Amino acid sequence: MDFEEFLRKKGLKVTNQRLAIMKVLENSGSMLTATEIFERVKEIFPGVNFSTIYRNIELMKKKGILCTVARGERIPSYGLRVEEEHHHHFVCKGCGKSLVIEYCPMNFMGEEVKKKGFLPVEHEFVVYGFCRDCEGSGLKK
Amino acid sequence: MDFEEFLRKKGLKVTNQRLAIMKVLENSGSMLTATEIFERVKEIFPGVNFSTIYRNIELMKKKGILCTVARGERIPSYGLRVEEEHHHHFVCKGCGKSLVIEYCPMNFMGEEVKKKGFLPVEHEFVVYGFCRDCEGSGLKK
DNA sequence: ACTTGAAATGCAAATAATTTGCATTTAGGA
DNA sequence: TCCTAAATGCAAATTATTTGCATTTCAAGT
Repeated sequence: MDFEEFLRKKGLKVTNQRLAIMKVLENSGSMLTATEIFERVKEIFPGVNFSTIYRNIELMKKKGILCTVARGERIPSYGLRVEEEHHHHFVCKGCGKSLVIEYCPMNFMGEEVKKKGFLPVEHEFVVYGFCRDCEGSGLKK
Repeated sequence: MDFEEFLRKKGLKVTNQRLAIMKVLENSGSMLTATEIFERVKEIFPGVNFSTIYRNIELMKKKGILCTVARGERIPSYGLRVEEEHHHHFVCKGCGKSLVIEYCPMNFMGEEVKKKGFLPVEHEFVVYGFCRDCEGSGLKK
């Protein structure tokens, strides 16, 4: 993907720090915490400051460039939003990699939504488990 | 619900602090952050310490007494697990109340799970929006 | 009721995560 | 090239979370 063009299209200035964040997330293929992103960005761009990371994570999330996964884990993780379309994630507890889930539960909930009188605005669906590579190996705890 | 009996059944000692946590969550009907829980527990049990709250949240989560909701919000919120059965939540962006969702997407994902070779262990599904009471009122931003 | 060990708590202090104000720099349009 | 809003770095303030240890309390078995 052409990150520069992508940023411009979203109305964000192209900076090395932003490119580094996206590169880090792309290479990782996993969801990373803010701290993990910071550490890896520092390797390719030593001068970065943590506040830049935080500010950009928020911004890029708002622009739909990043997606979030959080949970009992307390600290949320972020990933590059690879697909244009709405989607959800498998997250591997072994290697941390995430796969796209195409199934979206909201498409099948009309009835219950109506019954409860609830107006859905956004939703989150994440499945944690083990990917093909990790399932066999001793990675399960 | 009889909290005392409930704690015993889970193999946890009955303490005022724990009862207070459960009472607070029951009265609220919403998902609360650790800090919110702490503040409200302090009102009915002034002596509590924050570390007691944290330790109990972890423990009660592990025992299935509490459920978690998290997200871009960074800080997770906890709620009393009212239903015995597995379930998910609607969370109202207006008043914070949460309703039980009966629909569970995992029941309908067999095919995609198989195709991707993923072994699901746990999952999270949360729908954010507005409940019947908040939908009309000016609470939407 | 009394004893006892394990579990739970409070306290204080350490650590980690997140946010903010402000001065400076920089991207990108005019 | 010039200019302005946006982005950054820095440092310091907040806020959240964890931990070790001494003390207290629960509840099981007398």
